[in-house]
Amino acid sequence: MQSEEEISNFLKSIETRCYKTTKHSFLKGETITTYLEKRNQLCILLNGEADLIRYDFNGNKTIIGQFSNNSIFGEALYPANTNNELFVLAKTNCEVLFFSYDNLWTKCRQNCSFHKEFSEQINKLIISQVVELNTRIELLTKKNIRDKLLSYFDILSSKKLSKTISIPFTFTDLADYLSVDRSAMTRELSHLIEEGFIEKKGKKIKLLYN
Amino acid sequence: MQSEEEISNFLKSIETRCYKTTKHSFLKGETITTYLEKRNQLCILLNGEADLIRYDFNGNKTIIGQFSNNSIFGEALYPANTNNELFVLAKTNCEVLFFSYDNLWTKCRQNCSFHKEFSEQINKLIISQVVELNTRIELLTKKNIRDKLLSYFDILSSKKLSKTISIPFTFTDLADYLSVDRSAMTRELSHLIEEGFIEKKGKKIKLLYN
DNA sequence: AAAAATCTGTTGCTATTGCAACAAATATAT
DNA sequence: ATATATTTGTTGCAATAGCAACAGATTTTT
Repeated sequence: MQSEEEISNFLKSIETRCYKTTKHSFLKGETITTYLEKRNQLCILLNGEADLIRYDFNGNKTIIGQFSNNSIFGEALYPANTNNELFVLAKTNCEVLFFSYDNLWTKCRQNCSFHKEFSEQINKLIISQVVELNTRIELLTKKNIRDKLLSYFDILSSKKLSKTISIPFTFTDLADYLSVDRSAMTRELSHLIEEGFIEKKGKKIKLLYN
Repeated sequence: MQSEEEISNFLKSIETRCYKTTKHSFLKGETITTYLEKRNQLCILLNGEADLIRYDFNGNKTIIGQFSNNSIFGEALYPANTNNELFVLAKTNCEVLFFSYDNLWTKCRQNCSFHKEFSEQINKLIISQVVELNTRIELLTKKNIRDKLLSYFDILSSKKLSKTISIPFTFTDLADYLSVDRSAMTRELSHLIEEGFIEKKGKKIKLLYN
């Protein structure tokens, strides 16, 4: 498997070819896409950060997905959903590659190597997306906030091979990611500190258990 | 896109080819695989039902995934995880196709059409797995049991295009799927009935709201 | 550099949920 | 057909988490 960076570079080099991809830039705060009647759309975030936002019937806003470099998203990867409106909002300035899900499976007329490689890269991205989603489900299925936090820390810790980790987003976003109330999460963090499980300085957290 | 059934038939027709897939049968209750040091393994459930089970450090058992026809699973789709043990257990008799993640990307020497088709089919399965996972995340991120249930019913209802739906597994399993306590979920179901939102007879549920 | 916006930590109150335990109903195995 | 295992419904109690509101810290914008 190639490195994250090689995939990045490959994707950024894509212009309009047999695949009919298009690149678009978005400013912070703009809507990248909505999940509504675009069943064939796939998108790759080339750089920047974006959130998948749900507004439910009560008007409550929830961040149900967070995208960063090389994240793949789009309505094609979502259940057809009647009752919620889903938006992808640019959290920072973003560059996004758009293409059609159908195009992935139609044979290239020229049978070009570009076509083949693009298709392989997309598949790898999709698989890493699956890993991401499974990671999140692991966390979401923990029964309480404490276990969600500790499991999350463990994942970061084993990725970094270190007991000192750094939360890659704000605590507000972390609460959304774990789908818990922010203040309840902060309370639980305080308890973990009191009880000697962790030390915390800003976004740096040191795990004191083994 | 081909029908579910065509994909099924294609997969069942696979013997040992350039891809080196192997087929295995399992009896109800047997362990299909463990997620431990098999980072390259991918599996497709050809028929039967299986659960992905997590035992955490406290020995608590949680069903974190439920697989049925054409579900794709395997450690390759999971985060490398130190603290939990994951098992896939056959809930009924099962037939499972095993192959290696690596093989998906290595070029076929014979450049055979079988190779190409297999690879495409796998990708489609993976994409439908992504849709499944996103569906579950939609549900898991709802803040309370009531919303989880109603959203779940809505999804079934819009799939079936009917206000009368049938829960495809036991209520015990549904509670696991939504990651809530079973008795608390039953209580909430009773409230929904009392308040006139739904009618319920066994696994048949009729939605009384619009 | 000042102003505005966002994020963080805290706390009281309350609703929701999990847990435990049990009986009745179903489903499965012998 | 009978025995065994599993699923379902119910309830009291306790723990947990959500909500609301606010002040201080930090970051971003102008």
